[in-house]
This record gives sequence, structure tokens and C-alpha cells, in this order.
Amino acid sequence: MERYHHGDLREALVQAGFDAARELGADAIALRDVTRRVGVTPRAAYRHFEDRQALVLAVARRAAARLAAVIDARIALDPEMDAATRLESVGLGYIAFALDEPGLFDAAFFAIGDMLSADAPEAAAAGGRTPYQHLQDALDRLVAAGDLPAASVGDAAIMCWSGVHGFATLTARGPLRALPREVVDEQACRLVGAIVEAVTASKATLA
Amino acid sequence: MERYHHGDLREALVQAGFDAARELGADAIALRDVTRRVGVTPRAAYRHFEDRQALVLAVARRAAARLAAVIDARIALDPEMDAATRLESVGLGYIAFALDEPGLFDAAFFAIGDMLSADAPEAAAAGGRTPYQHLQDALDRLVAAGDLPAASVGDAAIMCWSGVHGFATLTARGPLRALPREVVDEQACRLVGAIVEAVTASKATLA
DNA sequence: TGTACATCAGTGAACGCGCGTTCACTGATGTAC
DNA sequence: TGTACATCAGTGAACGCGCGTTCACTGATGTAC
Repeated sequence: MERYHHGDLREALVQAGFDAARELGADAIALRDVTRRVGVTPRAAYRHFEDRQALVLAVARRAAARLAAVIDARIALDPEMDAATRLESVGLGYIAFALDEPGLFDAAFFAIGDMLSADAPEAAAAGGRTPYQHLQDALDRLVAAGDLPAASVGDAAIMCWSGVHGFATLTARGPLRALPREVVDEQACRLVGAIVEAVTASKATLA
Repeated sequence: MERYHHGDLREALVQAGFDAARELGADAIALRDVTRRVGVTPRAAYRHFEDRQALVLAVARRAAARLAAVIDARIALDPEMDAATRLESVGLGYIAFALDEPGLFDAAFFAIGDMLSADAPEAAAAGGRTPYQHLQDALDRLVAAGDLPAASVGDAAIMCWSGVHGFATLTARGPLRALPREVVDEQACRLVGAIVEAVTASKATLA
């Protein structure tokens, strides 16, 4: 089974890094460890990646893609949901991912940054969207529905992302990590509901 | 000047760790590096700290105290401000600290967790309050002013902290770190304003 | 169809690094008499 | 007031670890003729 020419060593290395990140977060993505997992010499990694940083980035994109897939799945539950509900689904998917996969969430955060300016296709899920594109998309639908002025999309994106990311950070690995899961889930619903309400309420305030 | 018995080596080590964290964050607090900065043998640190973790915690508390001091200073600008303005000051102080001292902010986050259940006095600033106590205090004043139902304080705390922490993380070292400072400052004002509005609006919704 | 050979993907060993932690120790300090 | 001595706070050297990265190399592969 272990042939000399590996077949797709690059893929295997990214997957091993993904597994490592899942267990312990982005810092745990070590080039030596990853090659060890695959059963290959450390040197072999340099045939496929410039340096450690390049490997970490590839893993981060894969983790981001997984997050996008989680959001995809939430939306797929009810493709006909209205724009506000869709925005809530994006936020709740984000939080659920952070709680269920704190290591991957940590790693993904590395890659999500790319998505602001030039989006990396590797960070998209099967549905074709990156996590940030999901947020954008939901906000656009809110605009189309007349519940958000187009000029407020930028502010709304920052507000949604900040609230949801902060909550995810605090509860997944931060100071609120000791809260029981059901309490966290309930708080998440309330928080996301309040954010969406605040964002759409700005229609009246700013329009 | 360098006497054999150091005088207060413990204090010197915490300060050196603080300096290290300021430059590069919590991960940069290395026991060997810290003793090197102070000009002392690595072994000497074990006379004052159980292990590295204990040193990191001490530094984290000092960083949290610094954050509390920044908030103190904002509030001191106008001791007569109303409750809502005070809450905004807490949030804006939190964000400003993260932007001005990302390394210390990173380190402080370690310690802020303690503040939920048993507060560590070392994490308080001269004013006597820890960062989290500042938030609690501002919310209590909102309740006293009749702008927030007492039953909503818990939800409000999570909402405020999440929004502000997320924004701070995204802009200080996260994906939005490239935004120019003046844009960040303006967004911070809008975000904090919206959060406080949302929190106090819940009076109508929930009361 | 069979073989020569260039290309490519790995090997295996070594480098220097900084880390946390432990060893047996020694020099400085201050207290008891 | 002077000295013996227990206590304490440091020294200095070493341990084993895992890391990223570089070296010269060799075994496998597939293409050209």
C-alpha cells in the first residue's frame, strides 16, 4: 500500500495537518509531525510546500471550507427561508462550528482573512461559497427584501461578524468555555436574534 | 546595582514577561527568555513560580490590570456621564486597548476568564476594578437608571462582551487588521453605539 | 515491443535552535547567643 | 558588640525534546526511439 511515489502526497499532508489542527488548533500544525503522520521524511514536504507557513495556509483554507460546509448544511434545511432567518443560520452555523470543532475554527480563522479582498476558492465548500461569502450573500438578500439599506451592508457585516465571532471565541475556548452547552446554545440563539434585529432595525434609523 | 540577592526577583520576572507579551503576545512569555531579560539563571525562576504556567498567569493578570486602567482613564474623563455613555466607554476602552496593545490584549485574555467566578485582585487597576467588573458595573448603572431590566443583565453582558471582543479580535490581529486606524475607530463607535442601543432596547422587548 | 535515460519524488542524516525542567551546589543574609 | 550557623536565593551545567530547514543522495517513473 505504501508505495514510494506516494500518489498525492500534497493532499495527504494537508489532510494530516487538518487532523492535527482538529485536535489542538493551528499551532499544532507542525511540519515534522505532519510528515510523521503520513509516514514520510520531513524533507519530502518541501517538494510540495515552500515552507511551514504555506502548509498552514493550505490547512486553514480547508478548515474554512469545512466551516462553509456547516453553514451550507444549515441553509439546505430550508432553502425557502426568508433573508433574516438565513442570516441567523449563517451566524448559528459559525458558532456551532466553533463549539464543535474548536481546533479547526482556530485554524480557519487564519484563512478567513483572505476572503475579504481576494477569495481563495479552496476555502469554499461544495456549495461554492466561503464563510465570508455566506455572510455577504445573506446580507444581500436582506437588501433585496428591503430590510436593509444597501449603504449599510458594510456596517452590518462588521456588526454581525464581530458579535458572532466574539461569542464563538468566548464560549469555545475562552473565559466562558465552562458554560454548559445547552446554556451556550440558548444564549447563541438570543444573541444572533438580537444582532439580526439590530441590523435590520438600522433600516429605520439610517434609511 | 546587580546584587546577588535580587531584592524582588518575582516582580522583575513578571515585568519582563509583561514586556515580552507586549511585543509578541502570550506565547512569547518564555521562562528562559524572561530570566535572560532580568539577567538571572533560568533555574532562579522556580524559586518564585511553580512552573511556566504560573508565570504566564501572573503576567496575564498584570495585562488585565492594564486594560482595566485604560477603561478607568476613559471613565475619569467625565465622572458624571450617564449609564449608557459609561457602558460605551467600557467598550471603546476595551477596543482601544486591543488596538494599541495587541500583545497585552492577547495575554490579558488568559486572565479575564478568572474574573467571571472568583476575581483575582491582581487583575484590577488602581481604581479597584477588573475589566469584567467594569462591564458589570456599567450594566448595573443602566439597571439603576431604569434602562435595563435586572433580569437582562446576564444576556446584556454576553452581548456586549461578544460584540466588543469580536470586533477587537478581528481588527487588532485578525482578518480586518489591514483597515486604516481611523476607519476602525469610526466603525468601533458605530458598533458600540449599536450594541448599547440594542441592549437598552431590550427593555421594551423583554420588560 | 524493448530499452536508454532524463526527470522527478522521495530518502536519511545532520545542522542549530530555544524551550522547560532538574541536578548538586555555593554565596549572601540575618538571627541567636 | 562579635561571631557561629541555619536559612535562603541564587549559580552553572546538563537532560531530552521537537522544531524548521538544508545537505548530498537514490530509487521509481514514464517517455523517446
